[in-house]
Amino acid sequence: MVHSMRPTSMPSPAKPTPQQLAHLRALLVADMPDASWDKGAHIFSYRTYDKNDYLLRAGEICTHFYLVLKGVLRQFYTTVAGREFNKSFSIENEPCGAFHSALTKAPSRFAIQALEDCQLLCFRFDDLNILFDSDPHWARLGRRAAEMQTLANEEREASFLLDSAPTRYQNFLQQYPDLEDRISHYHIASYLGITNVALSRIRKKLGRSNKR
Amino acid sequence: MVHSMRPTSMPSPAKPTPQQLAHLRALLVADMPDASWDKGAHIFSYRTYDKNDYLLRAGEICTHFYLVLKGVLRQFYTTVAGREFNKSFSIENEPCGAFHSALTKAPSRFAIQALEDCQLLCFRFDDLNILFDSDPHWARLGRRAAEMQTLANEEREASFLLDSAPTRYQNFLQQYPDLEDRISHYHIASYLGITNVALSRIRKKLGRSNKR
DNA sequence: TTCTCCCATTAACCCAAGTTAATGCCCTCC
DNA sequence: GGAGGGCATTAACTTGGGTTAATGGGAGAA
Repeated sequence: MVHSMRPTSMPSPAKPTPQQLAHLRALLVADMPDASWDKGAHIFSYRTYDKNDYLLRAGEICTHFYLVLKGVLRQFYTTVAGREFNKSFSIENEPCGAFHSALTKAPSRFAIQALEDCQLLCFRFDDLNILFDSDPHWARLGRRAAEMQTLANEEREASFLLDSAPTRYQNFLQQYPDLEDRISHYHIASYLGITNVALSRIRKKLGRSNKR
Repeated sequence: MVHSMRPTSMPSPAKPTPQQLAHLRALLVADMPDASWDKGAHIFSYRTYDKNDYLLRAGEICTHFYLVLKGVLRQFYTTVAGREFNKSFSIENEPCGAFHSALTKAPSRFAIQALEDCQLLCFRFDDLNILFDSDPHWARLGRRAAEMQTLANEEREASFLLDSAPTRYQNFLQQYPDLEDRISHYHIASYLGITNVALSRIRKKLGRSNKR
């Protein structure tokens, strides 16, 4: 859990390959004109992080956003008592960052950590904002991203209100079909808002035990 | 709970008074130039709703947004089993609407209902979008509103993950100091994700019973 | 006034999940 | 091969909240 106090950022900034950029573009928007795309493509860099590395610690202000090319990350809160609660995961082709912290320049309430060795596309949030202000195609992309974020937050909020722990677990399995085999189960339990013991009991009832 | 099948919208659209508009402007932005403000002021209308009226039913597409001048509203989900879960409340000077539904033109998963007789400022979401596209001051206001929405969602999500039911209740009391005396307690319980019985037990432990 | 409805409280019982702790598997590193 | 650490499982016990139902107070209507 501790893994020493490595600095939050540092390893391996590099120019992304053309393949990586093409992948990014296909992901983001099918319909962006070349002229608009070229305006923005230069702000992305390529980075790697080792398993257990921190991309952001709680209390820091988030300045960079990421797109996951390979690997898994978690965003998590830590209570005063030292318990950790996973807010969300980011897997391949998903964005990752402390949205609210970046927008308001306020300290982030949660940390971001790699759960596997990761390959990421990285960009400064300020650069992105400049892009948003300078080109309506990028502005539309930004708004769409914010909408997706809002939708995801509402889904999760509703899920806590409406669904039982076993249901939330099954929703998780649907949303991230292969993640259960890639990360420790206590991270999943923490995401569901229950203990690893409770998760184990639920898995037993659902006949999913001993799959490891 | 039923109160007959009154149409979702209808009563009392009217021009807002100058006082109402001045109030709105002071609330929204201190620093908007007159020219920008004048561009938008005409899209607001004034409406009233009676207690228990619906502003929006689950499954409908949200086309209007509101600002509460007087009264209380709730936004709530209904499960297949018929149980209701309050997603949020809107009191004086707070906005109200199904953000995601309006943005994506998708049916709303939750309904909106007046819990007291209400006075509202009302505007069509499309008109607002035109305003956002036509003036950077209004665009900034729109983005700020979206940020507030995201922040509120994250707060609530974190609260379900991190806090116990008694803590969530106390957070509620802090956030809405007088609401406990204005609405039925089972609405509060539903907002906290517990039953009215559990809320009553919590209130007893905290010494807040028999205050009614 | 009295009746009635609404709703908060309380009790009794049940179940799901938390807590603590023991067990044992698997993996990695000597 | 052996040792140790990390982690999922399981058990035993506790606790908090759900469920059902009874009670009673307050407010409005007849």
